[in-house]
Amino acid sequence: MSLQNDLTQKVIEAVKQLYQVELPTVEFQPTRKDFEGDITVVVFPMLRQIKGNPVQIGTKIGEYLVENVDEVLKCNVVQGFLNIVITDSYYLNFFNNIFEEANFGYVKSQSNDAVMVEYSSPNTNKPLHLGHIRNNLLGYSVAEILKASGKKVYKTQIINDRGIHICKSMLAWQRFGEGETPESSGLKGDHLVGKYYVAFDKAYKEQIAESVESGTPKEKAEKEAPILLEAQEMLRKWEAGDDEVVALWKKMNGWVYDGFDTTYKNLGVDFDTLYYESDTYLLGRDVVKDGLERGVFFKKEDGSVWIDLTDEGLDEKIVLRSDGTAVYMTQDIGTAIQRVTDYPDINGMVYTVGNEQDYHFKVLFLILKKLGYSWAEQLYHLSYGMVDLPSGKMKSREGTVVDADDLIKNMEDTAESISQELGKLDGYSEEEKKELYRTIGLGALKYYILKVDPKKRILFNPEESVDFQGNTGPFIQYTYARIQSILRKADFDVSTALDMTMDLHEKEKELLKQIQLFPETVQLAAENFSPALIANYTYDLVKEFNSFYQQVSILGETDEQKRNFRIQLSQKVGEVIQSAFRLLGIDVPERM
RNA sequence: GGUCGCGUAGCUCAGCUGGAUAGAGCAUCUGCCUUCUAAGCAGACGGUCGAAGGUUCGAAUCCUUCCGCGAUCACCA
Repeated sequence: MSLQNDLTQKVIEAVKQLYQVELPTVEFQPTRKDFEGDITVVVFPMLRQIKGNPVQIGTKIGEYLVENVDEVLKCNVVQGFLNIVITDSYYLNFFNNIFEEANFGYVKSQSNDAVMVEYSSPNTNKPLHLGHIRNNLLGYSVAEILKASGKKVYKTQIINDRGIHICKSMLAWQRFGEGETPESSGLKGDHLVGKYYVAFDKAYKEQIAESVESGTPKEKAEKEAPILLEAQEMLRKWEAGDDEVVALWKKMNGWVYDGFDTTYKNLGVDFDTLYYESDTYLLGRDVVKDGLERGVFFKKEDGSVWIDLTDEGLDEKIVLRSDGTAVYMTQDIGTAIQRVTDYPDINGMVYTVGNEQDYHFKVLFLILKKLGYSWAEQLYHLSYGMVDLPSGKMKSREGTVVDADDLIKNMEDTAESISQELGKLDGYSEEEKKELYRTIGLGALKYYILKVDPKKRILFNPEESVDFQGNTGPFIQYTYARIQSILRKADFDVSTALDMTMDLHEKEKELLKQIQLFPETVQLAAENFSPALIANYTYDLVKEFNSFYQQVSILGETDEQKRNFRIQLSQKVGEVIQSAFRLLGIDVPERM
């Protein structure tokens, strides 16, 4: 039982004895640094039930606690705040209990329900960019956090491999490519395909300009550019299963997948299962037809099918075209149902998709609820803000994107130059160094993105790039490396039993308090789908450790009991850093 | 125009299920490396928490209105 629960009971007991009043709850908060104490009871809310002076009430409760609760050493009251000092032995006991625990803070999977987390979900006509990085990091991290909180998780993505956009790349490649392949060009497959997507756009714009020149209205020129018509024709052929088109489509998509795999590997994200839009785009129509019979949807005169959400404050939304074909929404309905069919233990899904689709997901979830699926109550749109550049929005067609591969490379290079400047890597092989630069560079990038609230827009300035000092990934990694250095040097037996009567240094106590918060932080992060909570927690822990490291000697401590305890404490802090960073998908280095 | 989100120090962000004098980092300035890694520590400077009302013993936090920024409101995905 946690200390807070324990104290809650005791405070309720105290008030009952002293005032004959049964409190429903007790409000706690951590004691502010400028006052003496470890945990604080806020007395004010009690005034609704107990009449009197808050200072007096607080004092009396405090006296009761000191007398009746072993863990309470002493109390003081400031205004309406009852500050409680907890005994050192309580913290030592806590540490003793968790020291051997392997995955402290993680909860072993206990429920049969699974959650499917979707993220990435790119188009196959261009390489991944910074926006995808945010998406991938968020989705991956939330999946890891959910796992750590005791849920079973399937990671997935839906690959948008179909549609006019891929036909554009295909057409441009046919037209201008002269048989170029990733092998012949040395280009990563996704970049090669992206190159032709841009080439298409260029040709398309030229044709429009030409035709406008000769007097065609702009709108007409845009619709009737020959190259666009050809792309549309190609899509029709694809849908009809034309052998040649399908073969080309398979070839070029294959290039893209190889490229994506490399990027995912570099980013350190993975998937348990994949869905392809070419397989799912026909799904959902039967569900809509069924829902139409049950009156969930209605049909308009032209044959199109809609849902009326005006009661929910939304509009009418189309779910089936008049020609009976599926729209985006239809697909998503079908895909969701398909997933539950494929993985019957799913009871909940998380969709990691940008906030420009807030409305879409609101509608999707409502439709699924109206269709009566029990799991529809457990759907969450992990919505995040766009990543913008100082020059404005990223547009891949115009080449104003921060390419994912370039950015990762960039971060590694920065890590390399900083490391070389500091020159602490004597004895590391070239390979080890390279690995380390990767760890640090990626750590900086991932932390930079994950520490901010997903809802907020990120303005990314490539010129200023990402910090390596202060509240950053490398700062935390550095602390971890320092701890490992201590552990390497402590080559004697530190496994002596803890002396429970030891006096704790203030910094040791603060560290223990911070460690104690880890499990609840993981739970909170899972409930809120928020990697930022993990990042901020880790930062606080690390700051606390560095302060401790600076003020007290660890290996130099002459009292063997204390020295060993400090080494064990450092080890545990290292473990928690590693566990926390694993939830963010960030590696920790042994040296740096 | 309707709907949703955001607005906290010069910059980047915490805090937002109401609690004590609003916290960090960067930048600027001051100290600390013959002692466990200075990617560090200690400190200084810096705030009408977008504005105005309201609820409350108490509001950055909840409610209302307004302002600014963004997104969205397709038989596109």
